[in-house]
Amino acid sequence: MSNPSTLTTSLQKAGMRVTPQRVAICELLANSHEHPTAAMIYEELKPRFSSLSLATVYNTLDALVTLGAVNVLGHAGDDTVHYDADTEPHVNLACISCSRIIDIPSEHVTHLDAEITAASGYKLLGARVLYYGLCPECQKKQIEITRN
Amino acid sequence: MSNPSTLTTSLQKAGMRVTPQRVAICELLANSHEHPTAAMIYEELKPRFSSLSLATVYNTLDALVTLGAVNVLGHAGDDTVHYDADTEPHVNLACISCSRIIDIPSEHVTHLDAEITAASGYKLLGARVLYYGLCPECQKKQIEITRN
DNA sequence: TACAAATTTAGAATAATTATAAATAAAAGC
DNA sequence: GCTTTTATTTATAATTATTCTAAATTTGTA
Ligand SMILES: [Mn+2]
Ligand SMILES: [Mn+2]
Ligand SMILES: [Zn+2]
Ligand SMILES: [Zn+2]
Repeated sequence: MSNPSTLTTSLQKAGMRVTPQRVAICELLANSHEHPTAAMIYEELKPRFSSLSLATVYNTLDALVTLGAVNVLGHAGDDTVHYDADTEPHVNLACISCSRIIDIPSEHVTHLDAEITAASGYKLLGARVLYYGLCPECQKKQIEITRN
Repeated sequence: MSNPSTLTTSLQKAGMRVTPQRVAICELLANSHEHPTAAMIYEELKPRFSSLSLATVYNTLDALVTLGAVNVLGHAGDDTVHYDADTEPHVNLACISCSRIIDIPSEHVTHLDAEITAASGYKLLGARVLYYGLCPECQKKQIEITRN
């Protein structure tokens, strides 16, 4: 639920064309809270772009990540990389059982960027603040399985 | 540079045998600051265990991660997963060009665990606090390349 | 020593991601 | 508008990190 035009304009500024496929990918990323994978984006857009290629999805995601407009969160129990178009500092929380990722607001993370830049001299491109564990529902399932 | 026996005892407590291969993997993880990948561990131990299998390395790492004794940081510019045996709260900082990961101490991250647990009801297993960008050396190289 | 369970190993299989080259679309020049 | 150039998309093949499998080995127990 960030701004779609933030993503498309960052592509534009980088000298890339704003094609219908790229716009669709950016909109989906910006309007989603589910931290989607390339495959999820592909499946969601297939109905609208019948000839869409997975390569296009991967290429667009790579471009957005390189530009710092999208963060790469990595795996979440599955073996596929999840992306986050919300680059405002926050904590991501993944359930390694159902592979869902939710957002947790936190005052503490807002300070990290400046702190890290000052301490390291690195040029920061992105943040990956992802805690992982078991969501309440999956905890129940685990207990039920253990009972048998 | 955490305690090797923390890792081996956590395997033991889980009812797993403490084999020479597992001890070696735990020691390497605990004594390293370089956030190694499975392949790096395998290569380092090959001289000592000539018949070591990559599967053993992956299995041991998976066990340690499931037990919460090791954190999975994910990719760092390469396409291989990096691990961190230091589960004390801290910021990891990766250079996506040379794929090295360093540690940054931070008071702020120490609060996150409690905050997240309280806010979510999740059972936390691990933390993945990894910022990524370009280290000072790789920034120089980038500029040199851009000049040509 | 003998037995059972766990582990390691080598190699095959899987599947996410990347590379390639042809087809298409967009921009630029005239 | 037409032609030329350049960027992008697409379909498909290739790559490769990781997982699976089944046989061999080790370990713990008695
Ligand atoms: Mn998020
Ligand atoms: Mn670390
Ligand atoms: Zn869950
Ligand atoms: Zn570097």
